Amino acid sequence: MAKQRTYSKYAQEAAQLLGKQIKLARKQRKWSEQNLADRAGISRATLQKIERGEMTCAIGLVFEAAALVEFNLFEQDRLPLSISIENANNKLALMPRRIRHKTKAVDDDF
Amino acid sequence: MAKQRTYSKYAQEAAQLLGKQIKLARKQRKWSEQNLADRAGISRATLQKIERGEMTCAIGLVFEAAALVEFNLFEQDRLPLSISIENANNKLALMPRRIRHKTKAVDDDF
DNA sequence: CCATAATGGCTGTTACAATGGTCATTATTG
DNA sequence: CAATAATGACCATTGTAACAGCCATTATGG
Repeated sequence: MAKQRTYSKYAQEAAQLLGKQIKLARKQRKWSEQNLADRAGISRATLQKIERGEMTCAIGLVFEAAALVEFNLFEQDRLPLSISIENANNKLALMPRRIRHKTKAVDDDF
Repeated sequence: MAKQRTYSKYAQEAAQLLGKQIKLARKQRKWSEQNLADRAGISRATLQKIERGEMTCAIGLVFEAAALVEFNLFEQDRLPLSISIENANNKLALMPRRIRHKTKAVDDDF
């Protein structure tokens, strides 16, 4: 039987939305499921799960499908992703290397 | 030995970037890896893979971690995701239900 | 209208992701 | 500075994702 994991509404909706966007973009390109699956090097069954927004799909397969239909992940920053990665690296470098707990088990600091 | 799958540069960078963003947001909240892993209900090893941007992680686990640190996936549209899902549904409803191939094996129509 | 291709769903098999555990290293804080 | 917790990395085990393959249904192009 399934492991029965729970997800937040937000995470579920995000996966659903991404799947629908991929499906939409695929249809706009007039590609069949099999066609996109072949291009992505995955089975049609897996693509169907991706487009259905199932939480269990590997992120690499989902992002690959998205890339093939040229759906823009991270559209907000118009920069190439490599630049954004650099920025994230720089910010990370400025942060303490380790997070030390403040005695309390869970501290919601906001 | 590994299945040796190849990914597009874009898909890889997207996963990397998302992982780094999660790591960054986690540190900003001063949560340790174990802390966030516990909240997400996953093992620390898996969280490390997520933050490293490994392509094999389940998208549900990645999005869950992102949701917990309140990283905005799909930030571009400021609407609630449910609205965006509705929009995608509406667009999909306007499209032909099936894509019929145009005799050619691969047609790049643009 | 009809032939055919696209979609949706199911099943058993197999490769591997997620886990829990361990260990060495090293940053942090008191 | 010393004590300790966080990180990074590995390993064996186990649950399950991805696959191939199949079938039923149905939309679509001719």
